[in-house]
Amino acid sequence: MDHTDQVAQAGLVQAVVADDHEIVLHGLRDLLGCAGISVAAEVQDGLAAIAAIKREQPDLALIDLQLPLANGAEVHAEARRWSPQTRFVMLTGSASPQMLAELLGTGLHGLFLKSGPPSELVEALPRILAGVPVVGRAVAQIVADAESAGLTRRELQVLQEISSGATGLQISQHLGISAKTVENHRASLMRKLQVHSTASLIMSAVRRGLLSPDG
Amino acid sequence: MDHTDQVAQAGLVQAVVADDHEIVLHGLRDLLGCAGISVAAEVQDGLAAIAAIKREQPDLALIDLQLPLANGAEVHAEARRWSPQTRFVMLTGSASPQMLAELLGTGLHGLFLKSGPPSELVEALPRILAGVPVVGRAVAQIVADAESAGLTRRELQVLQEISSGATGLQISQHLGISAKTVENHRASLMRKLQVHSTASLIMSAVRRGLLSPDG
DNA sequence: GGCAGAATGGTGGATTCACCCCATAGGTGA
DNA sequence: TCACCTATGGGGTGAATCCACCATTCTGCC
Repeated sequence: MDHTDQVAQAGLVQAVVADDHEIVLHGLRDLLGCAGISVAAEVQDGLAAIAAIKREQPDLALIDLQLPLANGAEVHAEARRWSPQTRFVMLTGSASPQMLAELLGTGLHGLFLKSGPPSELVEALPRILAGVPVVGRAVAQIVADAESAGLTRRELQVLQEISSGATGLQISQHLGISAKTVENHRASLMRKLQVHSTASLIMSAVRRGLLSPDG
Repeated sequence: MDHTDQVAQAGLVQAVVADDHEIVLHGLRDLLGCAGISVAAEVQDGLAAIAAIKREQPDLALIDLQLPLANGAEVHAEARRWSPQTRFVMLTGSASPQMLAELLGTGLHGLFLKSGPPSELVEALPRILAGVPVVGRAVAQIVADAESAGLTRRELQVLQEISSGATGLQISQHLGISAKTVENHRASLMRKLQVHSTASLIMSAVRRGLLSPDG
């Protein structure tokens, strides 16, 4: 009998919730209440989240990716070392597919978009508490779309650099490669996204969610 | 003694809340509860919102801008004709400054960003119910920023053309002006948005809502 | 082992962009 | 009237881009 079964028997699943928007915090508490989960702590920044998880040793940590002081990924990386039995579920408003793909590789137990239906999270919680990682439908869709474009890691890096306003030469210095290689990656991006100008490249990438308009 | 004073005396301020995300809906109900306002109806699409407001004749309507079937602006325009005493407060996740500016011209009683602190809305509610229009700090900031960018009609046209992938020569043909004039408009855009490359120009414009990613 | 693709690097050339200077005409408001 | 801004047009220069071809190295996969 593992830890999850024990708490299920006790009828008391404890959670720590972290989000910088009070309104979401209240909504999540409500949501967890419906799922029979009590909230041990509500915090509004990353450092407080780490402290709360370390202190409460909760069964579940529901963490917004965009947090002040320390973001959700940092909270996860740090707090899991102090509370290894905690299931970590990340929420995010909008993130790039790179970011989502990276998060999926960090051993999270759940990853959901805030814009998705709350029922998705509620329904997934039992499985998550049982130790089965669950990825939200929208998240899976975004990652799949990005992969369907078929961009490589290097191409996505170059795309990011271009969007920040760097020239081919500057990008080559940042990435430690030849300016010509950057040009080749740029050409690949243009071919794969079927565009013929930098402006169209950026617009297309934003539309496909390959670039996030907000930072 | 006006209508607002009457309901305040009765101690019963009724509200209709419209948002397509359940989680926000619950949060808003909680928030209104704290302000002593009871929720007469919760709806998740624009048409239901119009019907609910027409039926309930509430003192307050709290409406998300992004709603299925009919958006918040349409709900406001239609429902105010059937319930003229209702104070309309619009919430929006993120909108372009143009959109915000337009909304401000439609006679709303309140306009707030969801990302802002909930306390801002709570504190503004008494004034709004008293008939004083209140604009959220973040909204005012965005509109001010956009106006400070100060783009002219022609510059916005050129910006649109650039984002569609047209070259300077092509734009000049579309607009019936010289290629050199297009270059000058482009230079003005760069100067006003404080960028030095096409990629940054597009990203900055999307961030400021001057270009819509879904066009 | 062989093969596809990623990542690297190259030549060369045509086009476009970014930025500097300049000017004229029309409207708007102090 | 005068100052200011918009919109229009231009010259010239150097950097950056777009594109078409090419080659090497390394990795993952059947």
